[in-house]
Amino acid sequence: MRAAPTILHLDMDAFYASVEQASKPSLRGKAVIVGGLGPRGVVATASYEARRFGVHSAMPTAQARRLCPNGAYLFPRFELYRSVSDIVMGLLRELSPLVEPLSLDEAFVDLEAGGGVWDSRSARETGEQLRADILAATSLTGSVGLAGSKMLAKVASEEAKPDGLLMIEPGTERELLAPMSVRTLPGVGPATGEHLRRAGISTVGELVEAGEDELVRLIGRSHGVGLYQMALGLDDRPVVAERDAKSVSVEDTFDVDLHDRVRIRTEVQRLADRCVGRLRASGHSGRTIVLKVRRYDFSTLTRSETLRGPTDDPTVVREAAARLLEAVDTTGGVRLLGVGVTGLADYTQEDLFAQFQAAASAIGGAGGTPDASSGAAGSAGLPGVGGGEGSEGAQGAPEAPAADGSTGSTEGPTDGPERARERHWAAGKDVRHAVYGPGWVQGSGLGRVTVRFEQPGSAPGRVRTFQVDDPDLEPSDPLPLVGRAG
DNA sequence: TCTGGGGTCCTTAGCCCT
DNA sequence: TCTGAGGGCTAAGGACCC
Repeated sequence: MRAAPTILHLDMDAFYASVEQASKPSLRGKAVIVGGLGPRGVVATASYEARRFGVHSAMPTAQARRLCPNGAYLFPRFELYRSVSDIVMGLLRELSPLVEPLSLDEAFVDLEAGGGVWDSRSARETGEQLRADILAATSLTGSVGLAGSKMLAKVASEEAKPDGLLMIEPGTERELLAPMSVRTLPGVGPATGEHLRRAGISTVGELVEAGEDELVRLIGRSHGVGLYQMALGLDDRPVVAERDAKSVSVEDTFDVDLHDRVRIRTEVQRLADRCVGRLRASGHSGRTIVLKVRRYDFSTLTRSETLRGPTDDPTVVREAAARLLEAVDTTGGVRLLGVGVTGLADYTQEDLFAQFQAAASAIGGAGGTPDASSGAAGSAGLPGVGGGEGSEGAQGAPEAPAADGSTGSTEGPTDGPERARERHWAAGKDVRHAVYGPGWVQGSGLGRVTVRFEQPGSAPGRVRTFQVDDPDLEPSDPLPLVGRAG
């Protein structure tokens, strides 16, 4: 715990929904829900207007539609969110070299490491200036928490939401935390919360009263000790700028449970290829292959296999995943499949083999060619692996037109020629019309697509409907939320 | 009502080795 | 030779986070 509140936590308000509202003026002040739109989709973010209807993140989209039937339901556009996030993270890095991003919309900053903050007053000024800078650069609001530790800074930003700043002065934290729910503390989710509740503990104050020994008895050594420290307001975790990834995985939930074993095998192969694509894009290889299967009844099982050395070879990962699948009973149906790789390294067994070859030829002095490793290096040029990466950022949201009921996750790679000719106009997607200019898809179906013509900073625009194959209508990239002039 | 996707960390258990 | 403790590794599952 520091003497001054120099840890800053930034949390952007309803980030995905706010970005959509900023880029689509007609949605400002309206209920906007961003998430999966298929029959098994869940809400990623709901605007504050939608939250008033009881909609919140992680809620099934079907339930959200019942609570808020007039809301705007949009696919996530991760590339756009990432570009806005880059701007925000850039502003944070101007404050300090020690910035720890937690996600696209959240980060810790160690202001002390930046040198410009030494007491409560300078910390508060820095926080307020940051909020103003973010608003100017993105037109979005974020909430700031300031405290002497990460845990308290996060609690503070949560309390400050939306569009606020809260500082917890050192010495006041015990008093502040005492009446709060145990769920406020990081690491206490639904299961631990319920466990504690049954033991008669529902507030942080009661957690302190229970004492460390009792907590260890209730929830185990590691968790119990950590939670007791948090309840006392003690948290000395440093802000860490760089974190190495520990695993890479991809998974798909299917609109309808899969029963056909051949189809299940095919999906696993596809997922393995996608996983390797990600793995390579991140410059890693991995040693343990993990297959995840969620069955019709939502029970989830994982099977894993550890190789002799790390690999980024799609054939190796595909074969391992296929072997793991053979050990899984899928009768009854499968709703989700996933393939992951853990035990990451930044080299492969083939690299080591190549090094060994090079060393051997150097010792032998026979001028062995570096290409001796080409058998292994061939894995770097396999077709169909790296190529899909461009669209990878947007995956996870099956890009399907609202009307035809298909999803990218189940139909994407099997597009026939006739499907390829059909244009996909996903709700929320940016488009440009030769006559009417930039706009976005409000909906599509029955051979028609409805577009609202407006852009960031403009007044709410008008709606027009076109045939889906209108040659004047083209997909386009998102426009910046704030003009570059600023 | 019916529960995403991408991660991290912890616990438990079995096995092998010293 | 048998037994037990303890560590390292692997596998599986669960809780949690955004």
